[in-house]
Amino acid sequence: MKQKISNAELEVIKILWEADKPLNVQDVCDRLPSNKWAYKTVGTLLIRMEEKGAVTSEKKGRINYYKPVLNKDEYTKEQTKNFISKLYNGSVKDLAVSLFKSEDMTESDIDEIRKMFKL
Amino acid sequence: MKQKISNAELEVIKILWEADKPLNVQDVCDRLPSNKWAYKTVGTLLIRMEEKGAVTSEKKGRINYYKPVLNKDEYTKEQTKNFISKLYNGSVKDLAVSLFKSEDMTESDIDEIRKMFKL
DNA sequence: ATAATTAACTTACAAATGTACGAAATAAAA
DNA sequence: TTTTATTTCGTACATTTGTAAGTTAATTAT
Repeated sequence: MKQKISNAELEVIKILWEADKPLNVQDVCDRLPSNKWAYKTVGTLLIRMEEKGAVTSEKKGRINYYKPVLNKDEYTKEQTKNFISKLYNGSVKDLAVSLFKSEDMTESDIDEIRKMFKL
Repeated sequence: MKQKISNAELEVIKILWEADKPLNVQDVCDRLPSNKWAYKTVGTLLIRMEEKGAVTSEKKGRINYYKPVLNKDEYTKEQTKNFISKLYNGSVKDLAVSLFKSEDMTESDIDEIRKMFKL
C-alpha cells in the first residue's frame, strides 16, 4: 500500500472494516447511507482500492467479494500522526489543548480521559 | 471561504499565519524550506487561495502582498472536528485512547495533559 | 540608456478524485 | 426459453491538485 486512499474510498473501506467478512458491491451499497452513490461508483471505488493494494477481491462464481488488506488500526494511527504533524506541528499536547478548549468534548469524554491518564 | 484548501496551499498559508504581516511571493519562498517549490509554484498557490477567498492581496507598487483571511484557529478547529468525525466517528475519547496507546506521546506530553485535565 | 532581473499574469499538463455510464456476460424470472 | 436483472470490465469526463513554464511589463544594475 504505497498510494493514499481518498476520502470516498475511505468511506467504502470503513464498511469493509465493520463487516468483518468479504462483501460484494451490492453488500457495500446496502450498508452505505441510502443513495449515497450509484452502484457503479461503489464498484469503481473498490477497483481503485484494489489497484492501490488497500483491498483484495476473491471471485465466488462471477461475483467479486472484497476484503480489506489495509489494517484499520494501523491506518488510523498513521493518519492521526500525519494530521497532528500537519496541523499541530507534531505536538500531541497542542492537539490536546485545542480539544480541551474547543468545547467539543462532553463531560463524559473528559471523565474518560481523566481515567485513562491517571496512574 | 467555501472551498477547501489543499495540502500545498496549507503549507503556504501557514507561513502567512506565522509572519503576522503581509508577505510577497519572495518572502514566502524565503520562509519555506529551501528548494521546496519554484517561485512560480508559490505564486500559483497564493493565487488559488485568493480565488478561494482564503487570502487577500494588496498591491504596493507592482508587488502583491498577501495576508490570510482564513483564521488559523478556526481552521484548525474545524479540520480537527472533521478529522475526528472521519476517523473516530466523532468521538474525541476514541481519539484520546488511540493517542494514549500509540506511544507517540512523550512523558512530558502526558504530564502536560495531566495538568490540563487537573488530575 | 541598454541589459539583466524580477514580478505579475496567463497558460499548461499529468495525476488524483468524484461520480458515474455503456456493453457484454451471466443468472434469474416469467 | 425469451426477457429481465445483475455483475464485471472498460471507458468517460469535469474538477482539484501538484508543479510549474512562457510572456510581458517594470525595475535595477552597469
